[in-house]
Amino acid sequence: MDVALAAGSAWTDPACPVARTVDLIGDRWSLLIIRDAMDGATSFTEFHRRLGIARNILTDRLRRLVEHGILDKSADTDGRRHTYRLTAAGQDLFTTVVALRQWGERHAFAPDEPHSVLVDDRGRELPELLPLGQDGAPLSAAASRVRRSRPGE
Amino acid sequence: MDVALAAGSAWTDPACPVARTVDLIGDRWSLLIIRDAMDGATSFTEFHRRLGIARNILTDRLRRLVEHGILDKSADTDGRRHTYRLTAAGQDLFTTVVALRQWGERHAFAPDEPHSVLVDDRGRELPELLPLGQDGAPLSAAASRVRRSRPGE
DNA sequence: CAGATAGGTTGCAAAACGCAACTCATCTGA
DNA sequence: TCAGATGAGTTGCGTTTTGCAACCTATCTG
Repeated sequence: MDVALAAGSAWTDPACPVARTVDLIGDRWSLLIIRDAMDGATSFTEFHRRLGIARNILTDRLRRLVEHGILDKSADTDGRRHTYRLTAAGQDLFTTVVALRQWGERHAFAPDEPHSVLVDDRGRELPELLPLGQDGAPLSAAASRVRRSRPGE
Repeated sequence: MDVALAAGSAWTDPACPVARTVDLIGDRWSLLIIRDAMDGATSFTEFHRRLGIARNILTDRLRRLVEHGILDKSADTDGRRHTYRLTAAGQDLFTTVVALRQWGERHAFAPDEPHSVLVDDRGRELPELLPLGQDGAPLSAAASRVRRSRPGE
């Protein structure tokens, strides 16, 4: 991993972890590439087939994700295939993908509209992901606040 | 809320909740607007000041977020101010914002680099958000899979 | 009533995106 | 062995989206 952005660009909000994450994966395609990588996609062609993304854009996104330590690219023994795999940091985005998925299930579908479902290895749906406080009680945005970093902290 | 995209556009992947959520808020600014709304920002000027976003883009993003039922816009008694507030669906994005924040803290900062911290109303940091299985044990991407929706399901 | 403040809109240039066609290397079957 | 087929891109070009700066309009304040 390379805790930095491309040369010539700068963080939108350097002190905020939310903003840095958005700078790294907050575009139309990166999160969907990561979603498909978690679902077993490993090759350029497979990502292209699943996403219907323009090929030059896919090339660029895969390169960026590799640069930022989210995907790892390796040449197959095969000779013509390449294999993209999630790094540990990439796999750690699972929580984020689950959060996006659960919000979408709750708010982006009509009640009767079908959608894909994330299940564990025994086919059971996942419980709802919920931020908790130190005391174990659910925590809302209203009950939390951002403590800004001071220079020299 | 209006479970639909703007007229003329279509979902990137209609059956996937992750993709629908990304279609709604997966751009450079929407999530940061939501972050600041959770941190108390309510006016056009305040969002503009905090984010340094171009004014026409901010106008567009606020309009879209209102259209999609994430923000609510109301005229202040004051007469010149408008107030933007998170709807219930908007507040429900707290989990997603926390997931993005925690990933950023773990992977987008050098060990000694300072960053802002999300704390509860007593100033204590939040525990790590972690997807669990039905049995209560932590679940990884590798131990889960996507069950696709079949037409008519 | 002359600023200041809030919340925009408009025009124009730059960057990002999308499509289709082309390249190039390896593999596969006749 | 050589004519496709496959995988992984690259290139050109037109369309969209962004970003910046200037402008506009309504309300409030001294």
